[in-house]
Order: sequence, then structure tokens, then C-alpha cells
Amino acid sequence: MHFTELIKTVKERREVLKVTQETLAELAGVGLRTLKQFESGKGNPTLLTMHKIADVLGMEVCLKIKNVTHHP
Amino acid sequence: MHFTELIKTVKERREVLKVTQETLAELAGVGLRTLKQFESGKGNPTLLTMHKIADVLGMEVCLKIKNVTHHP
DNA sequence: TGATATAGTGCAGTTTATTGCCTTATTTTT
DNA sequence: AAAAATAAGGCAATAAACTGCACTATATCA
Repeated sequence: MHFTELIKTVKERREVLKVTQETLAELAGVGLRTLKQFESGKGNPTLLTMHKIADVLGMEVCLKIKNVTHHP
Repeated sequence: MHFTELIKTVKERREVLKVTQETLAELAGVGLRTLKQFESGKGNPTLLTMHKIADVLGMEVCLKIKNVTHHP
């Protein structure tokens, strides 16, 4: 999962839940600026920040084995 | 996936692949100190750092929907 | 269209991650 | 047990994340 996909996932999930950046940032306990930077692709958040954001969205950061067989 | 589990996953995966911290750090292009701090639970790496490490281990950082039904 | 809400950005201060160097601890090998 | 390899940790410099504030841009709604 590339960086871009993580962003897209967060963005989409947030929109599905109909939460604004402002609310999400507040609930997650991270600065609004931080969330904005992340979602606009200008940011390299720490794992903790990422975790806090994901948590509020009912998601979790995980590591999974890459699939080497690409396009079937 | 808690922070602790991420650490455990990296550590175990690294050991399975029989790679030393030194080699992994080098291959991933991150400082040895950074990797040590992470694996010993004293560190809050950025997503980029995490990604570089995971990548070398044949893994990827991802976000998945949390499972709300815990222990059956 | 005008008003309002939501998202994006420049600037700057504070905190913290990243990193190397060097030392200590622990584990593994001979 | 001694030696070698690997992991852990203190210290300090540098780079970058985190943050608020104020402003701009864009989307949404009446």
C-alpha cells in the first residue's frame, strides 16, 4: 500500500463517515494542520499520529506480507 | 494492531529472514539507531521510515477496518 | 449569486524523530 | 570460557513533524 493509497483510504473513510477534517482532528487529538497536511499529500506523519487518526475512523495500521504476484 | 504488535511483527519477520538490524537498516536506508529505537519500543517512526523498513522485509503498511467483534 | 462551511497553505515556534559516535549488555559461536 | 557478533542505550547535532494563527481557495447551500 503506497503512501498515496493510505491518504486516499483515510480521506474516503472520513467522507463515508461524514466527518470533517476539523472534527476528525479534534477527536483524534491531533492538530488540524497535521491532518490537513497529511490528506493533501504534504506530510509524513509519525506512526502515533497515523494510529490516532485511524483509530477514530475505526481502522488500524497494520503490516502485511506483500503480494508478489501482481496483475492476474 | 497495537504499536507493540507492529514492533513484534517487524522483529519476527526480520529474524525469520535472518537479517541483522545492521543489514536491515542499511538495506532500508534508515539509520541503525532509528531501527534499534523502534525495535526496542523506544521510538515513534514516521510513516516513511516504517515504509522503508517494511519494504525490505517484503511487507507493506496498510490500513484496515477494525474488527469490532473481539473474542468469540 | 451571496453566504457559509470545508479544505488548502505560508509562516514561525516548539517538540521530536533521525542520525552518528561511542560504550555497555546480551547473545552466539568457537 | 573466551572471542565475536549482535542488540541496547547515552549524548548531542540536525532535520523534520506537530501545532496554532491567519489567510486563501474551493465547495456547498440558501
